[in-house]
Amino acid sequence: MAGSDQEHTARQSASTRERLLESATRLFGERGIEATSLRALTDAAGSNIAAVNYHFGSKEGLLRAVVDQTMRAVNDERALRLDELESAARPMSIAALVRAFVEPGIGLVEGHGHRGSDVARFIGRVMSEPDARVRQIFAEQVEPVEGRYLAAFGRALPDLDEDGVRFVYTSMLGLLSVHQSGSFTTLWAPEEGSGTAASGLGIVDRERLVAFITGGILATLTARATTVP
Amino acid sequence: MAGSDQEHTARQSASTRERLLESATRLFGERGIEATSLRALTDAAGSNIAAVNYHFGSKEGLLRAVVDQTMRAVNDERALRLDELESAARPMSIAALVRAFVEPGIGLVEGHGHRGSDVARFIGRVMSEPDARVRQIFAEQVEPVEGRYLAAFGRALPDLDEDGVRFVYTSMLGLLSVHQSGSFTTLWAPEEGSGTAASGLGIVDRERLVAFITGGILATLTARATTVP
DNA sequence: AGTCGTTTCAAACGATCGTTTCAATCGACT
DNA sequence: AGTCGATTGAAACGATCGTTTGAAACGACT
Repeated sequence: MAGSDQEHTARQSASTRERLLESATRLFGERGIEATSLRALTDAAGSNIAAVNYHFGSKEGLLRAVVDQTMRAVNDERALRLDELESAARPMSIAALVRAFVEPGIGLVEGHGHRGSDVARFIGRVMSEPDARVRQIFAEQVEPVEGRYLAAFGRALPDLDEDGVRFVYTSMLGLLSVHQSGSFTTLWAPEEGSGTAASGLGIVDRERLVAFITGGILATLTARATTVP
Repeated sequence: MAGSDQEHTARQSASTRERLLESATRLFGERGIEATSLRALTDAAGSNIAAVNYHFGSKEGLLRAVVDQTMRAVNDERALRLDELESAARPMSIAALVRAFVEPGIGLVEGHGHRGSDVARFIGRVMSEPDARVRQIFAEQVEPVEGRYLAAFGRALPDLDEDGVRFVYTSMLGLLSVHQSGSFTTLWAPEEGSGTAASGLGIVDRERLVAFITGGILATLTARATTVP
């Protein structure tokens, strides 16, 4: 195997706690949470297994800390953007609502510097995690803000029943998760091993994503009239 | 715990091999592949651990068999539908192309009877699996047909560059995966344990999904002109 | 009845997981 | 220098994983 002795890409200058958070964000996002062992994680951080228990209590505690660190800024900006929309001139535009929700998520890439794609991929991965406990940890963090957005979508889409609103909202979450985690990009770019894979979403994709979601929602309203070429 | 002694929901009349495939389809889809142990799987099938190795060689062999069994019909129908579209009057409608790809996936629910939702959830889960080997097993199965669809989308969207085509195709796959696996439905319906959770996608959702994807693709073409309310 | 190939079962194997323990090390303060 | 709390390190714990083994049970055929 072409393996180097020390794989810890986390910068040595940071504290052990910070290096553990960085490595956890990257490896949880790349390999999945359950598939990432604490040993591989602490090796990447240049640390020891016991450090996880000392700083975070357990693997779940570390996961909670990563979710908290990565989602706090997104949640706050989403709440702020919704505040602005709700205090502005009615009625609320679907496009503006989608943009207010999506852009803080995509904005992670720029917000965290070179770690941005790691953070985005981590969040995308957590959202599609099968394990119920993992998803509940995530849900506890985002539920207040997401509940507000779900209600806002319901008000902005009065012609849609409750199932319809949940459908478009789920679709938005799913598209965000897929493009953030870069899950399917490996299908046509099977370059494995290279640590810098998937440099994150660019400006072009951000505009494309907002346009796709908005167009999809609007098309859902008119339902069966989508047989246009 | 309110656990019954025998949990094997797989019908006892079927052969061991078939019961293993049924339980694997259900549990892999519900809990994820790596999170499903062979012991939990064989318990649900009312069988023994060694039976997996006897009939399928290994856990990966069982996974390959499940992927093959569940995807064969979908692949064949997708290829057939694309044949029909390509031999019909040009140009190819985006809506028709989306429908030809999506409906065989959704059609799994009806195709497999009461196991339909299990099959759909399994496929949706495999598509979003972090493990590279799992995704490659899936990719090997669907690559020929998906390659044809990717090329067809490129021809049907001549104004979109290669990245744009991959973007909309990835979006379609992601939406299909999310709605098939029912990943996010547990966010607003945290009813756990009940085995019959998520009864699958209905007709309404199928039409909504086709409309959403088609509308999203068309909106991506016009790009920045999506500031309509 | 007896034989053979197929299938199932209980038990054990080595590996790896998350967690715990306890001594060694470090930095600040008297 | 010496003391104490904070942090790190190496080693071991029990549990669980996928896999393997060898014998028992089964059905079909002579």
